[in-house]
Amino acid sequence: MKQIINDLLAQALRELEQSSQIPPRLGVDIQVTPSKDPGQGDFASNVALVLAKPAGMPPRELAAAIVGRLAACDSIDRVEIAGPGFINFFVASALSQSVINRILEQGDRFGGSAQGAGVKVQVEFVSANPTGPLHVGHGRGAAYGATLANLLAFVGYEVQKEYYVNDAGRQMHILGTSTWLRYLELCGETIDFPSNGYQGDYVWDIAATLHREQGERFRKPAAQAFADVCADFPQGDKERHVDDLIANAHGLLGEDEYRVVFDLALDTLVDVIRNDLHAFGVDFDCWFSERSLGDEGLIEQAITRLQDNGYVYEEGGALWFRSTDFGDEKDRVVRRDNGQTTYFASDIAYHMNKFERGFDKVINIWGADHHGYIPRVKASLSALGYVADNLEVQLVQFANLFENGEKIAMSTRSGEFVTLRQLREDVGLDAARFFYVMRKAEQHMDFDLDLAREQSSDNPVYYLQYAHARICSVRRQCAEKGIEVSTQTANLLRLDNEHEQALIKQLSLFPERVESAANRREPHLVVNYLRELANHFHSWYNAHQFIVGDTELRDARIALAAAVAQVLRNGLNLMGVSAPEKM
RNA sequence: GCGCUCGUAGCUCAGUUGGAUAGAGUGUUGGCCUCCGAAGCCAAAGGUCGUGGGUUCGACUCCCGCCGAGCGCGCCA
Repeated sequence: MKQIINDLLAQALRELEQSSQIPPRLGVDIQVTPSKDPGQGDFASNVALVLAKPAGMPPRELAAAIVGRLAACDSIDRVEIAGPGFINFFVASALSQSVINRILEQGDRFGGSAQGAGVKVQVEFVSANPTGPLHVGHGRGAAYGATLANLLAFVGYEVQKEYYVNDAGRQMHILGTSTWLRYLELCGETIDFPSNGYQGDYVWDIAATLHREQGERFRKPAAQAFADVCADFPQGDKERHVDDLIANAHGLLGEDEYRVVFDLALDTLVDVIRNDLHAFGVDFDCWFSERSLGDEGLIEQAITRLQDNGYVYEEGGALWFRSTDFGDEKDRVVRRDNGQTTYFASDIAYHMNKFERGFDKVINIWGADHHGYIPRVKASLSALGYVADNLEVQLVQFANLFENGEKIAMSTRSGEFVTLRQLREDVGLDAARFFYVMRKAEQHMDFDLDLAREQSSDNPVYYLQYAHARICSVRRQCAEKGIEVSTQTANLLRLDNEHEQALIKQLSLFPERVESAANRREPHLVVNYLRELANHFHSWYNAHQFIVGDTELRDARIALAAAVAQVLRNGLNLMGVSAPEKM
């Protein structure tokens, strides 16, 4: 429809140019937008305002000239000039009502498109360190990423969802050593647990599994484990304290034995995370191991490639990547003077690998605290010869958690946090998923746990679900009363009151709103849309009876309601929220 | 100090990329079930869009300064 109006306007402008009423080649994008006020028609264009100055005519006069040249069209009932010079278009009702049949025919495909056909996109999200269960802070990225992936798939992209498992770093060694120390305690050793170790109960669970399955195979005297270890906080340095403990664990157990403990902790937590996410309605296509990058020589390969391209130099015994050549604020170390490659080097290799796997577009969803990291990763891609813009980083702001009116800090280390699982069990999957994607991802968000728990019935998700349930209820009523409903005999032209007009228009907007949400990576636009749709529906429901004696009208209204239900389902489905038939 | 993300109704947030009288939810105050589900509807009240300039037919939106909030600036991951 937009396109039709656009063409009409373009044609009128060409005619004006030819008759020299306006100067040639003003070359402006014609904008056609849906109107918000029904009094302003269905669509409006501001061409006359934009062209007024270059054409040297007052906007309203120009608008009149354009309207005078508009070709007749069955789709348009009438055209009006309003305000400072807007041109408002009123769409013929027969045409707008045809959307109902289109929705009922297309079913769960309505709103989708083939915009992204043939384009491979990877969405990487969550990727939390497997050092503990996911907490509510991870929920936002999980819900956002999953919804974005659904949206992209819906508009035709070939989407792969990936979780990057940080299984190689120091944090993991702290976890492995924490597990081993708890295990020693279970063996009967007396231990002063490091303040910087992982103190959550889940570490006890893993240690217990180890003890149950392996007996005392890994037992060493506590005195040896703590031999020559730097003092812990507050007397000493808590960071060195754990590092020394890690070194002792390695030395006492030997590499192979240490690995058994380490891998048990790792595998257990990855399983926990995978299960938590699955229960949250989020499933990944690929779990990519950081450790595999080194094992398969990809890190060395990436560094060599940077070297070959001339972006690497040595200084102070370390190897540096000249990221400042690509706008980064300083150069970055890729190999330390002790010979170890940095986390950044792994990330370079990881991103290189993503593009080697053939993705046209790579979307990373990161917590806002990682924003400073973007320039160097993009720099590395440019240096490797890729198009840096094909990597897109979407930042998700933290949710501030409030409980009892106070902001609560969460720490995986101390074990003090609310898990994603607890949240879901408290408020339910639908409310939790909806809550997270309700707001724009870059917006700082306050998450009131008490409100979420105790007044979860206030969650706006129920407003949408209720609309759906009401429609299903009407259909049940018809069945109980033995009323046959047929969309074939419906006369959609009877849907002529203002509520119905508004509702039909809202339905017709769904595909473009979905596309816009996908292209802008803003799932909350779908939420806003669905709320508007539900609002129009509830107003209509309160103002009119559906089950009336006039079969032509009854069938038309029920067809419209069925179309609303279909769009609600399609929208909720994108967010991983159910559309119940009863509540 | 530099950089990123922000600042809109009492509270939580939208605002279709520069358009018409800045909108929802929640809270407050009224009204609506003899009727398909009141988890709903209708109405009222509530605003210097942080602030001061600039750009233009037109600014919540774009540019600059200032104030305030969160985050980031390591041979950590």
